[in-house]
Amino acid sequence: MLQVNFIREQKDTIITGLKKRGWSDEKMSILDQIIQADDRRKALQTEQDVLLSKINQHSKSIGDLFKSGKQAEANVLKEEVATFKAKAQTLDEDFKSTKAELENLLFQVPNVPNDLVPAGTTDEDNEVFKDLEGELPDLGAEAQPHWELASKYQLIDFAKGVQITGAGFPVYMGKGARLQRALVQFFLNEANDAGYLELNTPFVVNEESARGTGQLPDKEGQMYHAEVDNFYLIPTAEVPVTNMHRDEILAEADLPKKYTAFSPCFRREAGSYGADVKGLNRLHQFEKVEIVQMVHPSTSYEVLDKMIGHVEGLLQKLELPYRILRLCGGDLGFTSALTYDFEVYSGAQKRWLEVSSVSNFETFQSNRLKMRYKGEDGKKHLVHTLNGSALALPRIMASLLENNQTSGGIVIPEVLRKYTGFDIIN
RNA sequence: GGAAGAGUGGCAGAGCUGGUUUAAUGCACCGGUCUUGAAAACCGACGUACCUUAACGGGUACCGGGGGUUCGAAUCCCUCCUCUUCCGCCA
Repeated sequence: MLQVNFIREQKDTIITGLKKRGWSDEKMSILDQIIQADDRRKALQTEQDVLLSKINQHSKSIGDLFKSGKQAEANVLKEEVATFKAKAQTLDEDFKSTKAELENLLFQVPNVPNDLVPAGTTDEDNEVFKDLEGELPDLGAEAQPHWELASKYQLIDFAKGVQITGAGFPVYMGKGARLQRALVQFFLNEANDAGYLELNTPFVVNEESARGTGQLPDKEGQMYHAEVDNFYLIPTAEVPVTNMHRDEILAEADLPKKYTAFSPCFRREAGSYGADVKGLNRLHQFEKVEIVQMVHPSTSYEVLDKMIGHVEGLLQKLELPYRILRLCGGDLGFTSALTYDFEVYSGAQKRWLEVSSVSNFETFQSNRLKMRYKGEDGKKHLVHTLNGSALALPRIMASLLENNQTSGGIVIPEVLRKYTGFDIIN
């Protein structure tokens, strides 16, 4: 959520940024609507405060008058207060509805893209920030896609998952399950070594947390909702981790906060179909190690680079073919100011699969979360938040299985062997 | 799930038979005096959000969340949440 004052002061900057997201001039009028709503809010509050102040003064006088036995005078004031109160009541209703209207408008405005974000409307317009080094792997005509390999070596049973729950909930087994566990261990250890504090959070959150990171209200239908308790299954560990410091004022010396967390992720993925959901390509439940940072605003882009370096290191160690994209305005997430996507090449499917998304949200999340720090100037400022997948498991699995298949079996990358306890799947 | 008790400012802790509470007091933190320096002592400042003001300042709200009673609520009532203790159930 953008700050109203920011909209007031930097409207031109915001308009330039939103144009990159494909916003029409017509749509920009929402910015003026916000300012107008905020003006009304201020006027109503001023009026309301004056009235409440009068009521407070009268109440004090009434108390004094009763003590000195001047009941008649007190009763006159009481009647006057009654009229004030009636007025205050209607003012309060106006005030509340204006505030709700303002918030509703603010929820509709996405984050302002960073200058580096290329213009564009679809994923076709994303900029290849770092291309694959070397040739695309050629696995030959015999190469099998991961779902065939998974079945051949009994690593994943999609049908059993359907029986137990439904499509998109696979059962991993044997070396498939162990490989997945090994990857989680590897990712967490790497994050720990990079200075991230490991957290093990709830996988179910309350409504306030879902709202805090922006899943609500815009992505309501994408989350599984446990209605009896009004809890949401997390779509990513970003939600519980980022909410760690909701409504807090941190000391400047406490920054940066660096967290890593493993979690299952639950996504309804309504509307997905076809090749996108084949095999492990898109699931309703998958596992992921996430990295999250809350940092001083002056350092956030430097930190973003470091996070990119961390994710890149993981892919290099796993010896997977990858490239890095810088998302264009049209493909950029609602809350993000700058996002880099990591894709690994799936040698048998002959397509790129997104395995990580690393973003700087600047103050967009922290404003809604009221996550601040006290600066050396003694004033409070919003922190910048960033997060990234490091990494999401299924597509890494898919890519590993496909790219590492040989006539003798699937070769486990060197770096994982101490975690798996085996070096080949055959 | 049942019963009882409790939730107050960074922490501790009064107030809780409704009206000098603009929330006492202590500790911590910050600034100052003193000191070669530190400690101690003393003095001062010391919550959050919003409105208003050129500024100084003024105002409103907030004592777990929400609602109610009243001229007036930290204080009374309702409700929800959390914690503690006991009982029940249980990995």
